[in-house]
Amino acid sequence: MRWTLYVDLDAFYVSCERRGHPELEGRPVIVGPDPKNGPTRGVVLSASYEARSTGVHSAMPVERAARLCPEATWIPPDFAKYERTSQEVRHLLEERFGRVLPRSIDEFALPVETPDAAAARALAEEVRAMVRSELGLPSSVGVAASPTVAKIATDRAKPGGVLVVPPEGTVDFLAPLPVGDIPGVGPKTEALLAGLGIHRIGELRSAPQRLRRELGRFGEEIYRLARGEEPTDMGSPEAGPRSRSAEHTFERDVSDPDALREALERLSDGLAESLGQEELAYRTVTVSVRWDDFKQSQRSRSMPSQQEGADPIRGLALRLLQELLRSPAADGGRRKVRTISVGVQHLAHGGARQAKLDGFAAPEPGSAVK
DNA sequence: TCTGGGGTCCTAGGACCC
DNA sequence: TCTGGGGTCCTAGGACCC
Repeated sequence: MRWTLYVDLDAFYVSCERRGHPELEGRPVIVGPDPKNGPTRGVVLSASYEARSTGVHSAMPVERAARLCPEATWIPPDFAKYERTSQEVRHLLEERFGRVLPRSIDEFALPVETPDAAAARALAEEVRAMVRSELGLPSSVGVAASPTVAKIATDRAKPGGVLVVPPEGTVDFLAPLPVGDIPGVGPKTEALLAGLGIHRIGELRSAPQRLRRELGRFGEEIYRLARGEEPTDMGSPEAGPRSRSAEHTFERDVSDPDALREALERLSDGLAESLGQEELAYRTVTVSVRWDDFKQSQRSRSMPSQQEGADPIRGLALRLLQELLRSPAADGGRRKVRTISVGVQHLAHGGARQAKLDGFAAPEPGSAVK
């Protein structure tokens, strides 16, 4: 029988920081910019379960978290450390299980074959024990026939648990859960469904036509999920990254075009640098701004061939920013910018060499097309 | 006192081609 | 001259996830 073990590392960033620091064990710990170091627009990146018990959760503004949990130990984030640790987990799981599908920095789906639910549970317990003893990281594991149901099970197994949903129990397991427990159903979709009188997953089963009309393909998918008809395959892994981006939120909203240009140039250079390290070429550049009312505008432009280095990003990004600032959305320069970002899409590996291997027209850099 | 930074996927209209 | 579909690419925006 085919199963998915869905492994989720508990309070991942906090757990990374606790490794080698036993004094942090059992204490409230928050990873994020400490508001005691000055006013900041930062948010909580990860909170230990001790901190969560006071109401703190990730994405909460840090000022509020500090008031809710004054005794917390604050640790500034170290993303390179978390990325390295995630790779350690991946390699450990690959050694034991072969195929591992990373779903995010702290989640991994393992396709396995076992004769029955009891054997699947034993495997899940083995994973938890192994990740704990080898790497010092706590985790939770959900087990089901399909990856989506396994993920939902994992959320209910947290922290530090295992939950097995056998195929014949899938529909009854899902039915009483709120629709918001479905991955991909956020506040907007939840509100839309509430408007249809649908609050629990089981209620999705009675409304296939309305779901199709209101939510399109996604509506069909959650209808089938509610009926326990989720496909068991996990799609094609390893397609490579689709985009890279860098953004900056100003401490105070700005409208000065020079300040925006300066920030955009800095972001472009940083982005180009990391693309260079990954040996990624790009063909499309996107600039986006989040205005002071949190609404967003963006402009993007594709180039006729793959590009590398900072100059094409800088040049195009500054032009796109110009267009944004002249667009009606900018309100004649009166609307202030909260966040500015630059991104690239249509990525290719190996840079210029790969662009030629692809067989597309690869004109010399600078040759004008269009 | 709101709300970071890095991503993915979907939709929809228009251009353009057959 | 008018009227069609189908397919793909480009661009803008939106929802969602960790």
